[in-house]
Amino acid sequence: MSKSNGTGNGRILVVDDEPNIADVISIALRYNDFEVETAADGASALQAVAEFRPQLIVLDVMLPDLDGFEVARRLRERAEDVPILFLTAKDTTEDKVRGLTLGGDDYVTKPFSVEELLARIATVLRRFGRAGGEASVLRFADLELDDETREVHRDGAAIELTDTEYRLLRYLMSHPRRVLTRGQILDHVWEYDFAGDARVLETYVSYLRKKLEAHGPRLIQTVRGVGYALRVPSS
Amino acid sequence: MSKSNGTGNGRILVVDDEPNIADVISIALRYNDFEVETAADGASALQAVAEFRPQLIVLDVMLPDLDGFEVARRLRERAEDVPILFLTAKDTTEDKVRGLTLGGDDYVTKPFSVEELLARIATVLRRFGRAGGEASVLRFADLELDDETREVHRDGAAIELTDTEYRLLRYLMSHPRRVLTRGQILDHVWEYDFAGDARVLETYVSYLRKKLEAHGPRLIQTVRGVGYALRVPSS
DNA sequence: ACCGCGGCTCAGAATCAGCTGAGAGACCGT
DNA sequence: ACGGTCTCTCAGCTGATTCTGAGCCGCGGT
Repeated sequence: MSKSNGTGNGRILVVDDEPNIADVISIALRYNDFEVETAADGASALQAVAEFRPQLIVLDVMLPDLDGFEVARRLRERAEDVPILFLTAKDTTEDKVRGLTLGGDDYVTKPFSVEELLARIATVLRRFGRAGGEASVLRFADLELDDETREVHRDGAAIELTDTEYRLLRYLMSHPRRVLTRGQILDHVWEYDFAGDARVLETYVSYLRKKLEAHGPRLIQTVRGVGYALRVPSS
Repeated sequence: MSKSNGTGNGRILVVDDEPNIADVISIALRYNDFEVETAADGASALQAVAEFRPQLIVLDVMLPDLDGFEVARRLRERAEDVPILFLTAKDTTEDKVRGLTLGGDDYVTKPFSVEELLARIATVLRRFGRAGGEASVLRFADLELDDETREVHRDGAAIELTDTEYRLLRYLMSHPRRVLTRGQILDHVWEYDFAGDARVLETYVSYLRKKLEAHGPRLIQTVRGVGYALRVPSS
């Protein structure tokens, strides 16, 4: 999941005309062992698909030349069946977005959180049986989190989580035992433009603990002055 | 980590306009076998990156010309993906700094302790798989300290340490057998502007000993009139 | 063996980080 | 529009951590 040795997890093309966003995404993806290329408009996206042959495209629907849907249409015309994860503004009309999920494609609304993006990418890749589509279940101790069904179990018992709780737990579970700083957690679990009070994190840790500890000992350990870590209590 | 044999550990560019700070950092880094260059403002930093090709940049966000974030932005624009460790004042609003940990970049707030800085540098380099990114585990006798999980074990047993205890032990373990003077220890483990009673050190040595000696013989030896050393008791 | 300095340890004060409950406001589906 | 759910803010509380101080101990030199 994190060892970087050349070839990596798969090739992903990121298409967005806002450099900041394209950066955030490529950095996060590279860090997760994908090979990444970027394009800033529809025309170069089409060209990059031909040359780079990505296994997935992250495609902003809002581009300076062609819009994302048009890019997708032209790809399909050429019988390119590479899956697409669309990035849409929150106010994109529903009917434009609907239909995307029919083809196995999917979409994420801006602003998104990195965890959400990664989870969606994994889902799409899995659906298409491509490289990078690893097993959908994360496990730690007696905890189990299934990305496909979004179900969480502890010690056999189902646990209902809200969206944010789920993303937080998923991030922790994808880095078991490692101490994650508040900054890292906020960056990955909250939307990339979140600028509020960093103390939300504590609130959500508290929520998660309450739900998880109904079925066993504390697994989310606080590391004072640093952050949190998933650990089986040593004593 | 400390043997000096010419080539060194990697190249680091230190950018800070306060000469004292830049000095403290460069000296510490050189002592740890890094090749170091310094720059005092954003413009010369950008130039130094091009010429010196550092593997990491320690970058104060408060610079006389461009601020650190701007320097970073321009580097990314040029597709320079050298990792950056930002130095920020304590009152820098969190949200300006966040987003950094996405790219594997990180930040340390002033005033920091040298040990903390070194630990962060090691983490970032490890994350980028560059030279200097050694294993995250320090070992001495039956002691084991893992920087990534922040776990300390002696003879298999987990040991809970507070922040200061951890930094102190880490410093001792990164210079095994060597006698470290009180001055050196205070300079490395406490924040560089620490002005309190130097006897805190004794208190913390005492705390550490108590925790470590629950699982084996004394490893932190007193060298009267000088300081302390990590040694396996000869007798 | 004794003395004095340096070091050790303990107890307590002050500070600080993190936990949690309550509640406002946004958002969703009906 | 309504009720429920979710997210985020706020503030008081609690317990941990850091540092100080004082008294005791013991090493090492004479």
